[in-house]
Order: sequence, then C-alpha cells, then structure tokens
Amino acid sequence: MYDPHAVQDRWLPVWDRLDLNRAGVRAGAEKKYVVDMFSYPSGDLHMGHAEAFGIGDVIARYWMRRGYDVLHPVGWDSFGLPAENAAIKRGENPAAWTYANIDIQAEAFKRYGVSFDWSSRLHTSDPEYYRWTQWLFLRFRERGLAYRKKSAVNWCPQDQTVLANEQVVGGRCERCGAEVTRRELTQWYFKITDYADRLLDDMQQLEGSWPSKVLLMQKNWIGRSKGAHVDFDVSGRTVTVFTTRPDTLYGATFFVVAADAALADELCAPEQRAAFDTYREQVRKLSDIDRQSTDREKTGVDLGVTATNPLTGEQMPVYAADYVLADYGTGAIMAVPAHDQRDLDFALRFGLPVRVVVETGEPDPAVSGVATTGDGVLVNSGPYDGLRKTAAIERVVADLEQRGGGKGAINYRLRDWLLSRQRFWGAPIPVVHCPACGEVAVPDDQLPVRLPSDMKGEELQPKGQSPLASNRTWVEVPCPSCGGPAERDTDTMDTFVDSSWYFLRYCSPHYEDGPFDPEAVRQWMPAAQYVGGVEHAILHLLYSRFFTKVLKDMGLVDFDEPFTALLNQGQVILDGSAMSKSKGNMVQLGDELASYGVDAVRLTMLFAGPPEDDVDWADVSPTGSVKYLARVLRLATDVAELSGPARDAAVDKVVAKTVDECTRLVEGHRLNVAIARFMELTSALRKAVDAGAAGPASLRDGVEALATMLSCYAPYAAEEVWSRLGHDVDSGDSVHASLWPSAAPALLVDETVTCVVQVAGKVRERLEVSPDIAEDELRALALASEGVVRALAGAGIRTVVVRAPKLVNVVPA
RNA sequence: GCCCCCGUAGCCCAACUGGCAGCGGCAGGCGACUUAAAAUCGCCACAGGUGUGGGUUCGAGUCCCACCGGGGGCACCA
Repeated sequence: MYDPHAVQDRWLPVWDRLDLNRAGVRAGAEKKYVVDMFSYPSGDLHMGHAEAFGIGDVIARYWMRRGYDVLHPVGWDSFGLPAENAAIKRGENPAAWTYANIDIQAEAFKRYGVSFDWSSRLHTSDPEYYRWTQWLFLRFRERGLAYRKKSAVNWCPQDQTVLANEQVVGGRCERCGAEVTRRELTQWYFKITDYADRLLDDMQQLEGSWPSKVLLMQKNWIGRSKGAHVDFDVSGRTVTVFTTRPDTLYGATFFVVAADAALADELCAPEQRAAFDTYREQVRKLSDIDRQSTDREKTGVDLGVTATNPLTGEQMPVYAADYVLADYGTGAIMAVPAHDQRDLDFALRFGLPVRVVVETGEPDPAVSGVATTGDGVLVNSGPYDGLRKTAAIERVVADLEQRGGGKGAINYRLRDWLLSRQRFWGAPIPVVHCPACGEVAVPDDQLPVRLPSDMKGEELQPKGQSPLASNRTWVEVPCPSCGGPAERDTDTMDTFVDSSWYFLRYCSPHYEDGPFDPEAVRQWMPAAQYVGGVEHAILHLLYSRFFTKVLKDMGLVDFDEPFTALLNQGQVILDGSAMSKSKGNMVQLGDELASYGVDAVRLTMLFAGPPEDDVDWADVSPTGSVKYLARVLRLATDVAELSGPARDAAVDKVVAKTVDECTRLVEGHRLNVAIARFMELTSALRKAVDAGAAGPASLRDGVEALATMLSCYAPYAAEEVWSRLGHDVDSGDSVHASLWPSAAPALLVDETVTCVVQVAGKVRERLEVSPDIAEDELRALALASEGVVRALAGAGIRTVVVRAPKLVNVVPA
C-alpha cells in the first residue's frame, strides 16, 4: 500500500533538519549553478510552476548526485502591478499582499520537494535588494547608459503607465491586454542600443546550448540592417535617410517623412499647412493596432517642398505619410517604388512615377503592381549601369562617402529600454530634481531610497502620474548637492530592471558592500543552466544579457553572457488550449497534489514528453504514475527481505546498462525517456525477484541505483525506498546525499551482438557475432549464410555494404 | 505577407553519427489470483509503412525540394 501523503509527511521534516541542499559546503567539488526563473508571487503555485520547477529540480538534483557543489537558489520577483492592484482593492499596502503570497509559495515549494538552498532566498521588493538595483541604476547613469528624454511613448490607459516596446504585444499591453496609446512624455531610458552589436554577436557563444528559436527571436528583435545614410537637401536643409538599397538611388522618385515626426511639421510649406495639419490629426487618432494593420491603403499628404537627390540633383516631391515610422531609422525615407512594395503602393495611389533601375527579369512593377526586390543588373543609373546589385551598393556608398552626401551605416530595430513607470510598487528612481542643480543623483550612502510604507488603498490609485507624486512628505527633500528645496523623481523602475541581475545577487544574497560579492560571482557564474518559460525569450533574457555586458565593462564581472545554457519548458495545457480562469479550464495544482501526491504529479509532468513540449493534462495519467511508484515501493520491500552476497550477472548487466543510458539521457535533458528506462529497470528487477531472486546482492544494488536516479524525479518515494533498504535517513544517510551510480564499463560490452543481414534492403538473416568482428570476416559469414543464399537464389552480387558488427546489406546485380 | 519549429499506433510519446520502426505509458483485449469485485501480476501491436508527392542513397522517420496540416515569432523596420 502506497500512501504518498504519509511518505511526504515522514520525510519533509527530516530533510528540513538535514539541510541537504546548501551550496558551498562540498569542499573541493566542482561548482554548478542551476537557476530557475524566479516566481512572481501572484498567489499559490500553479501547474506551470510544477512543470518548470520540476524540470529545474531534476537538473539540480542530478548534478548534486554527480558530486558537484550545486547552487540552486530561490527568490521572488516581488515588485509589480498585481500587488498594487490588489492593494488598491483591499485598502492595503502592496507589501502585505506580496509577502503573504510569498510565504504561501515558499511553503508550497518546500512541499513540492524542490531542492532549493533556502539560505539564498531573496525578494526584489526588499530594501536590501532594491538598494542595489538603485545603485546599479546610478552606475549606469554615470556611464551615460541611463538618461532622460522626451519622446512619444507607449501608454497603457488601463494600467496608467508607460510600457517598454518589448511589453507591447500586437499593439496591446502585455500585462492587461488594453490597447496601447501614445503619449509625449519625458522618461528614463537605458541605452541598450549601445550594446546592440554585442548582444547580437555574442549569441555565437550561446549557439547550441540555447534554443535556436530564442536566439532567432532575439536576432530579429535587434534587427540589424546594413545600408547607408544618404543626405538629401530639402529647402536648404539636410535631411538624412537610411536605406538598405543605396544601389536604387537613381530610382527614387519621391521622398517621405513620418507624419508624426517633428521633421514633417518643420518641412511643411505654408500653402500645405492646412492639409498637413488635418492629415496629422487623422493619423494621431488612429490606434497603433489600426495603424499597423497590414493591408491598409496608403495615405499621405504633399508637403509642398522638394528634396534633391545627392547623386543626380533631381528634384522630387516630399510627402508626409504614416507608413514611415518616426522612430525607425531617421524617420524619413527615399521612396523607390519600383523596388519597394510599400513605396510602390504609395506611388500608384498618388500617381507618382515608377522608375526601374534594377533589371531583375520580372514584369514591370508599374504594370504588375509588384515591386521587384531581387538581384539584377542596374539600368537607368548613369555611371552604375551594368553593375550587379551588390557591386552597385558598394560603389554608390564609396562615391557618396568620397563626394559627401552619405556614408555606409548600420541601423537597428532595437530601441532604447524605457524603464520608468508611473506606478508605486517598484524601486524608486534614485534621482532628485533640484531647481538650481537640475538632475542630481542620490548619493550612494543614502540608498536605498525607500518606498513610503504608509501608503495604501485609494492613495495608490494611478492618476496618470506616479502615486508617489501625491505624497509630498516623501517627494520634498533637500537637494543632495546644494541643500536647497528639491523633489524626488516619483517614477519607479520597470520590474524587469529588478530581474536583470537577481541571478548575480543569488551568489551572495546578504552581501552588504555591493550588489554582489565579486568573488562569489566568480565562483558560480555564468550559470550552467537556466530554466524558464519561452515568454521571456526577448524581454528578460535580452535585458539580463545587456546588464551582464555593462557589468563586464564596469569590471564587476569577467564574462559576457550570464547563462551558459537555457532550457525553455513547455506549458501545461488542458484539452489543447492554455488554462485560463475565464475559460474555466483550470486544473488546480493543489487538487492534483492532494489526489496523487507530489511525486506522482512531478513524475507525470516529466514523463509526458520532452521538457520543451507542452504537457496536455488531459493526455497524461497521474494514476499511472501513482501505480508505478507503488510498484517501486513493493519491489524495495521485497528486495529488502533478501540477504546474501551472491550476485547475478544478468541483473548486474541490466542495471549497468540502464545507469549508463540514464546518465546520458538526463545529461541531454531527455528527462521523459529516462523515466521509461526506470520503468524498464523496475520490471526487470521485479522479474528477477519473482523468478527466485538469484543474486540478492545484485538486486539490492539495482534497487539502490534505481532509488538514487529516481530521487531526482520523485524525491519522497525515492527516500522511502532508500529507507526500506535499511539506510538510516534520520542520521543523514539520505538518498539525497547518495551519489549517482556508475556503470562498470566491462558490464556494458556484449559478448555477441546481433548482426542484421539484408538482401536488397530486406532482412534475410540474423547472425550472432563478436562485437569486434572484422569486416571481411563478417562479409564472408553473411554471404555464406542460409538466408542470403536463399534470397539471392543464384543471382549475382552488385555490391556488399558492411557496417560491422551490426549490419550487412547485399545488393543483388 | 515574411521567418522558424513540428506531423511516427485510438492517445501521449521512443528510435545513437542515415542502418531490424515501437522502448515506456494511457486507453483497449485476453488470462492468473478471488465466491465475486477491487487491487495486483502476466500476456497481446492492431500503422501494409512514419501527413502527401518527388529526389539523393546499397539503405530515409532521420538528408534535400514542393505541397498539405498544426503551433510559434515578426509584421508598413525603408
């Protein structure tokens, strides 16, 4: 009889006492740092946590069993909006809700058997933590990497705060789904664009150990394009455009400026003023979602001025249009309708000329309506006629650089990271605004700038500016520089700032002389394994990489990349779709744990499929897992009764092979397949016991090996097995202190292997041969074999393929 | 629209560098134990060939091309 709850209740307190997961205590052992993306304390743990932390736990425990000194820390990403919204609703301070939830989750993590080192525990909303978030902000600012600027920003009307580009998904707020609007505001930014090249180029180091999908997403997000800046003269003023196709300069027939850019306003001729103002109003009313919809008809307005082509001197009309983006490139383009679809659409709509300058062999765009973008030979391009595209690009850029009027340039899609938020529950930006001194950093020795602890409920209601602004006693401070009356910056930092360095803090969570102890970081970082959801493919992972690179430039760390390997676990879904409260298809983790126990739920998650794949809870069988664990426990009980030193070679062999294979499987994160091997081993040992239990010593060793391997997946049941085998867990002889079994190489080689002999690809014979049989010998053996002779039936032989010792393929003439 | 990943049994999924398609489980069937049932144990692969059609190869689930289906990312990025 297997009672999972009794087993849990027995071992959890013992483990608490034994404190087996503490890092840094295995003297001389090689270090491994396994990080799970930390949790947001939104409530109790759910199925997604069970999946993600289950995977991380197998990896961490595996390395512990292999004898490494493993750091597997725990923490909470505890600043953020939900706490604030809950506080407003309940008339509380966000801290109350946050820390209550953290306690709930902490208990749940312990019960779930996650091998955390609890001494590493941190919360980003603790002043001891955000002190250093603020400190880092100031260091970034000193390096010119944190700055304020006024520009059109994404504004979420629901959450009443600005959002980073990365937090706008399909024109909507990533958090609440509200349609994002634009506002002109002065905000703080991190200059992540300075690191665009390194963020891109260093991905080489991650190739193979990060999912290629994530690398690709980051690459696309950074969006490096190579091209040129070209200067056009517009009414005596130089206006630069970015183009990836300088070779098509002779094909430019008009010029477009983003309608919402200041430039359009400045260039507009008086006689077009009225038309332009009307158009601009129209554009501003459009939401981003409407604006970005793909097959919208092109709109625009003539600005009544002309631009001069720097190569040809040709005059071309200048338009304002909303298909040109104000914040990409220079906000202005040269339009080449023959070779760019958007320009062509615009030209056809406004009756502008279409001039082919690259002959690609495709139909005339003016007639077909399809721009030609491929390679070809230049025409209608004066001195460049006859050149191919690539050569022409080089020549045009060289000529522009020599004569003035342009130069080669790289442009990025990536924008600077907007980090200020008009919300309460975050790290205050440690800056004071002084009427006399301007922007003044809060001195390091005055950090942290603490959040007021007495604000609650209605006072936190967002009103378009930070709730902190209304707290005058908090806002009004003497200027750190001149001592005169000044005001604190009332914005708080994006919570992604907090999470961009927590993995560094984990290495020395109580360090007081800096954000982290450089020596501790040198020992543990970069993290050997990072585990978390793919929803952070861009946001968190890009930001963390950026932080790491800045810290390297500051001399605080000596590596470029924070996470050597990344594993993205799948989601837990139900009946093919994501669980959600609104759909009413939630599976409650608590219910599952109550029904099947921790081990069975963990095993079920991990057995369902590869860790990267989604787990459909409708397709899996926690009951099956319970049955399996019960089987293992019965086996342990039966084997425990056996005694004697006799061994059984067949059992030893099965155990060795399973161990060998499982080692490779877990190492390669093929966690589900390893469970299949555990099951096979369990059946094999069961059969051996039922057959009369020859070799009790072998059986005992087999069950011990199984317990150790299983301990990574089903920690409670494994401990129970270990205990039944006679280990004194209470005195510290825990399965979680045991070492991963090793497989004697001698047991892994077979005396004979089965060689498959094919004739014309069909299996005609099987031969038992020595594993190191020579090719010639095997060929002769195969050709002489009865099955082959029969299959050939006297036909000649064209060729014989021999792959000793496993296969021979005889190809008849 | 562009880019990426995935299609193996009723279902979830295995198959090392191309080399016997099926390891493990769910569901199902048969049997043992039982007065009976549950639990337990044992046994059974059902696809005429790995979504479809081509190609490369002695040999393709695996490599290449096209298409179909599912999932994901980006989306007026000049």
